[in-house]
Amino acid sequence: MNISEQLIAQTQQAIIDFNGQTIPLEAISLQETRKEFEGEITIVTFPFIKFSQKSPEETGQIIGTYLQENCEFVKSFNVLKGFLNIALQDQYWIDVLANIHANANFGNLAPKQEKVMVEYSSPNTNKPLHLGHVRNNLLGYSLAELLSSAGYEVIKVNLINDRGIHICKSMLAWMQFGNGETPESTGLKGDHLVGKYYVEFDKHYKLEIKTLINAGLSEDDAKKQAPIILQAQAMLLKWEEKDPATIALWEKMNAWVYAGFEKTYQSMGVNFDKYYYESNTYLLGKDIIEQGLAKGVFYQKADHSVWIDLTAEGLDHKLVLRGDGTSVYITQDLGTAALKHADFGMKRSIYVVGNEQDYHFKVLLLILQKLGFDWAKGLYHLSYGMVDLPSGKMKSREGTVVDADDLIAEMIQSAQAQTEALGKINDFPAAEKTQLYETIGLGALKYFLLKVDPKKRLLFDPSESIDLQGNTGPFIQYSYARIQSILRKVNRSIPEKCKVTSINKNELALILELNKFEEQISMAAESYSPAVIANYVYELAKAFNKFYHDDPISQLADTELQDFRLMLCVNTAKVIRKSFAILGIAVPERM
RNA sequence: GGUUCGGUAGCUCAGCUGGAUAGAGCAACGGUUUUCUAAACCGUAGGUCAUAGGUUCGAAUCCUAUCCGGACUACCA
Repeated sequence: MNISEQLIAQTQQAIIDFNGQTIPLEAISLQETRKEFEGEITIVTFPFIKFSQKSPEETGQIIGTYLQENCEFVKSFNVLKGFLNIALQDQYWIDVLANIHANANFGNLAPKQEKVMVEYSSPNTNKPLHLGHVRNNLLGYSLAELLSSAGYEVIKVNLINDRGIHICKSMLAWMQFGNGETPESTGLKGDHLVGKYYVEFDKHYKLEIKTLINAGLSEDDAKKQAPIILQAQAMLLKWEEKDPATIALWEKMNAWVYAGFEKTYQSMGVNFDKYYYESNTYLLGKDIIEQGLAKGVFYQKADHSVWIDLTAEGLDHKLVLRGDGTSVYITQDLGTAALKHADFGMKRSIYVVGNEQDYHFKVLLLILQKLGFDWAKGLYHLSYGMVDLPSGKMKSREGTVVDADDLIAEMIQSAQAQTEALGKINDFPAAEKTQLYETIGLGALKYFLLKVDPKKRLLFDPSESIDLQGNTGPFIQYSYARIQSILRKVNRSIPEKCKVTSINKNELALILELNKFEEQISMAAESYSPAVIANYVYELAKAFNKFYHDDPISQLADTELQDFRLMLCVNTAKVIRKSFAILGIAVPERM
């Protein structure tokens, strides 16, 4: 029985002893005591008054007195306006720390014997990654780490959209205007080179539309009849017919893009266990349509197109297969979902995809459930908000994006500028300096994007640089580096058990934070929100800095006290490192 | 129009399985270093938690309505 269960049981017993009334256990809940009051655990007594037949204050007194007499851990209590605040014995908290210290696996919850798939990134291969993709990638990677810490077996999957009209646009523009440019000849990263021609296509397309409109066509007709879009469509047909020249060009340009993506993935520190390619999966799903028709989940119109009626669910009728038998987006997604499940047999599968696709995923998940797949209820769309600029939405076609590679480079640069200005690491070897700038720059960027609730849309102002002070990645990294500095200075191991018998307020506050870690992991995993961990570790770092500021450590003469404080340091560092690993952020030994 | 997600300090956000005087960071102002890293710490100022009702001993949190903003509402992916 842990301390919470004990306190709850004894609270119930207190009133039974008092007047024979039994408070239902679920009515008794514990919460953290607010920082301005004495104590660590608070019991709200309002729900008990109908059982105790006493005022909230008196009820608190009765329970508090009982707890102090009957629970060996309770040091003292106070009652304020119906809130019973309980302070536990110092020894209890010292033992809590010792247990955390002894647990090398702290922050890794017991294995749940359950497989979860996280699909994220899922880029198109016609352009480089931008800030929106960065949010997706960091969120997906971090979610995978989080679930893994929470005890799940996680499979990270990237479904690459490597085919379709958008790739043909880049291919066509490169053929027409590229003069044989290659990444080697231009020095451009492959994905940037291909993206350049995607923009180029759009420029020409817009011009042609304008010309046609001037010639008297409607805008819609102009968009459909512009020669360059017709050429792109023709190219897509050729691709589908597996025309050798088209396939060769497609393979060449995709290879450029993959090489580019690989670099960006590496600098972001994300990775995958399995890649799926839409060029392999885009024909899937038709068998599922057949099944659905047989089951009566779908219906067919006179033109042979296949639909599903979702009006009962408050949605609309939705097309799932065209009249000519070709797929739409959702057809292949149905097929791919089944394929992924067949490959891995996971119980849960999470799609990390922006909220612009909320409707699509709602429909997809509904259809799979209606089809009766037992794994369908384990599917979840982790929908995150778009990253917008002050000028509005980012559009690759129009080149109004914050490029991922540029942004990362800028972050590293400003980390360098800031570090040099502070001048604390002038004695570092050059390689270590470079490493540190990267750690700090990326730390700032990743923390900036991950600390916000995924659901919220994010406004990014490129003219305002991301902070390096306050509630930021570098602040937490700095706290970690401070600890390492102390440990280097003291340079000795500490015993398993500490001999101190009392603790001060800062020490207690720090232990309380450390003690919350695993619960925070559970909560974060349940809500699929790395932001919970980001905000938690910030609170921890703040508590540490306060402690560090007020309480000496390395220059202490009292070795027993020093042991205890070192233990606090070591475990704070442990939890910061683990939290940041969940966020995909590195921690520096010095900064 | 419908569906859906948001609206908390000048700005960026936390708090939302109902609990005490609504918290941080940035920006502003003031202070702390012969003592372990000042990317830190402490303080001042800043709020009708969009609005109006409701439920409750108690509402930023739950319910209803309204207003504002985003996304979606394609035989595109």
